[in-house]
Amino acid sequence: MKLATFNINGIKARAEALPAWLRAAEPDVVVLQEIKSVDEAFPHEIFDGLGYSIETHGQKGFNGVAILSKLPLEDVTRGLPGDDSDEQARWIEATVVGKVAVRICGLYLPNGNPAPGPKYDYKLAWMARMRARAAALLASEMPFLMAGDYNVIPQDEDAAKPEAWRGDALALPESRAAFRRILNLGFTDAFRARVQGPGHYSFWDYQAGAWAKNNGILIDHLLLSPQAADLLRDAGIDKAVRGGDKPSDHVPVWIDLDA
DNA sequence: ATGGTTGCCGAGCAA
Repeated sequence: MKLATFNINGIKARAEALPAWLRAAEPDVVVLQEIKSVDEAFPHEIFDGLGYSIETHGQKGFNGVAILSKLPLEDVTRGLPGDDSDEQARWIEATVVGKVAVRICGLYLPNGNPAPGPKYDYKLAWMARMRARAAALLASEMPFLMAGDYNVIPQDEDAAKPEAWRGDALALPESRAAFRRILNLGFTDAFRARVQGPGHYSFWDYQAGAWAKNNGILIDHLLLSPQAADLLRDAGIDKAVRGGDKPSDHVPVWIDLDA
């Protein structure tokens, strides 16, 4: 089972680039972030003939997540548990039934800038809620994974210019610690289990020629439960997508699971 | 470099 995460930065703006990538990469399951659309306006027709069933959790204007799957999706849930007053669409879950059943969590973690401030407080509170949800799923012992835009640069080598991110919500020590607290429950960072060292990025800003200068950061991650990590065969980043026509500022990060 | 660019939607926010 090939599974990918892709922050597309607007589903309508990616009506050509996203299907083109799906045809080339042929993932079985994709979690999307920043669809920036309400569910009723999601353009299902751009996926016609590609064989995906689609589950969305959108909102007007920004945020929004979705799951595409060539395999049956079961038990879809929307929203991150732990705060009924949270109206931001950043979390979706579904069970994908292949050789084995795998629970998929697609997430768009809050950016948190400017820090300090209320947006940073929301980010850290959201990460605490995510840790609680992760712990609850671990207790089930079902293979599962949490994939998406974490808006966290886990370590300095995950940025081309770490000094430029020193005071940013994506790299602050509290953000990194919160990410590690989740990881340390027993997850495997799938990409880093397969590929080590600097120079591997999933995001290049539209501004200041970041892509041309390869001034990127690695913020899109797939965390695998112990039972899912046992199934990991390969992982990679589709970097070339960033150089295509009308690209997102993120590229897909993918894994191959024996599932 | 307190700039720069893109996407939402049709002004200004979010990233």
